[in-house]
Amino acid sequence: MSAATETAPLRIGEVAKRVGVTPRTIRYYEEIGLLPEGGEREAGRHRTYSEGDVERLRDALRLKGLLGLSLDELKAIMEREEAREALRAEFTADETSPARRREILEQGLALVERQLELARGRRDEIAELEAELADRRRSIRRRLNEL
Amino acid sequence: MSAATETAPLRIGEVAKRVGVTPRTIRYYEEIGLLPEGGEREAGRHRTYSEGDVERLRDALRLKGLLGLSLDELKAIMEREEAREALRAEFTADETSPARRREILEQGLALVERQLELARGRRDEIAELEAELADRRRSIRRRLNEL
DNA sequence: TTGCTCCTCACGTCACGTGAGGTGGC
DNA sequence: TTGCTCCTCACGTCACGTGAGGTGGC
Repeated sequence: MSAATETAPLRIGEVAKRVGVTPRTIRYYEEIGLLPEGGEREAGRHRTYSEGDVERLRDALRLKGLLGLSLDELKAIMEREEAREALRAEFTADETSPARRREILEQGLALVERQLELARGRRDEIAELEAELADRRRSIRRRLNEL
Repeated sequence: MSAATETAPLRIGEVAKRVGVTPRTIRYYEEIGLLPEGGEREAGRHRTYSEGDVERLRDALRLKGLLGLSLDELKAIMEREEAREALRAEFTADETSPARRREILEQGLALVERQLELARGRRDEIAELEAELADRRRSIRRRLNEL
């Protein structure tokens, strides 16, 4: 991605291992447009990935797994993240006005807040499940003590 | 189930609506043995369910959704829950010895504790995700203030 | 009797898994 | 050159969705 963090390119198997899926999953995500095609790759040639790609994929898989998102929902979030990434370049450009900078930051803020809402909702549901399970446990323990 | 809580039997569409799935899902669960077949039903006849069935299904779907279980994993848990249900009958029988009662309760305790472990693990993961999102939010807010 | 819901196939879909047969790079 | 990983089809599977055509019960 950025020239400063340039590292050796990774192959699909290594990426898959690092994020905990199979190569097939990564190819499928590319197929449905969830992951970019990496641009210039002649037919039959190996796909290559950066460390940044690994991190983005890991984050995406975590959102999917923890929040129970479909690939379509995940795709929507990823697209907004990518748009935000593009805006970062504009943000750092010298000629960008403070008003525009504020706008960019506020869009990023809205994105993060939507994700936070989803995470909180999920955590609340799990906390409720946990409370009910804890109740069951207490009830069983009480009956054990009464024996 | 128990004669004391006997209520009007429900049809599959009503059950589906109450637990938030389609009738097809319920039929599929029956097909793969996740739900009991209800016993005596002549070919082409309507399936019927009790309020207890609804509650058990709702609990199962919640475990599946919140903990991210496959139907195979869910089936394993359901089977243990059913076994526990059977033991409840033995538990309340007068001739059951205290030692046996203790055994039954301890099995129930183990089951609940396994589920609690799963729930806690999930909640920890979500809490971590939330913390990272909160960090991102704080960073964006700081930059907004610096404008 | 009229609607509405139910029934059983059975094919479609989503998100991959799993080979089959072949090519690429340390 | 030898392995190992990669490639592209392409069919299989899991967990249902979605009709098609027909029967059941308030």
